[in-house]
Amino acid sequence: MKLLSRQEEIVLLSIRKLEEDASGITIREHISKITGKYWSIGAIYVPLDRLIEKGYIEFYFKDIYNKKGGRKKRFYKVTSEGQEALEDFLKLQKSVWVGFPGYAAD
Amino acid sequence: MKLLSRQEEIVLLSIRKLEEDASGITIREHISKITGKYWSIGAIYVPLDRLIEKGYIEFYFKDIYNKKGGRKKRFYKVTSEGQEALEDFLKLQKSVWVGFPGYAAD
DNA sequence: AAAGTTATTCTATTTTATAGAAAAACATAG
DNA sequence: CTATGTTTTTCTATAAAATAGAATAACTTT
Repeated sequence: MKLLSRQEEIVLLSIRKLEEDASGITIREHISKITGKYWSIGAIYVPLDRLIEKGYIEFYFKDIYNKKGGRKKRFYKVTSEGQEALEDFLKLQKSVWVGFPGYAAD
Repeated sequence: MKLLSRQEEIVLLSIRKLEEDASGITIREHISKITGKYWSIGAIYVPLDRLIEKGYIEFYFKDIYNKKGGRKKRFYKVTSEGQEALEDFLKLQKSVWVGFPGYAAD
């Protein structure tokens, strides 16, 4: 069974949750929000690059740019390989966490 | 919120699950079993040492030794700090995984 | 005391995480 | 159309964690 690193897990799931709005910036904001801590730029983009290399995510551009100028924003989405990796990983998670009070997954 | 590394998470939960039988050897066997892959000796003992340093686990010896000779076996248990770390971590896990099909935790 | 057995410690290497400066890419003012 | 400001990403460096297995320690039995 292939296991995801911590950041791969968090970033993958954040992209999934953000849906059409998953860009480097929003991913970073989202992760900061749910973890309640500061995340550097590199702490987001380095795992993003690795996830692309692994084929778990890909990016695309939108026609509607931001109005104030600035570099074109990348939007990320989870590939079918990435989705499969998450599903596989969830199985492992369940076998690791089963029996822990408050963890309810069947 | 403090987050656990992948190995810290897996090792902590393995110790918890193995209860009175959690030694370096059995932890390694257990992790191999649930992950279905090979784990080196170092892949177990290095995180174990780190968890001790962090105060998340501690070890003790048993009066009944193994009969065939060999070094005294350490038995590990999760401390209250370790338990708390797991509980905190579960909260994060939930906020990260909520909405993913098959992940049911409330 | 020597030999055999079992478990842990230690050291080295690879991979992942983290940080933020630098660079790129775009819009608009002059 | 060049300069300037803005936004986002790339790049590079360092720290931390993961992984591997040889070496060592600690114990039993011959």
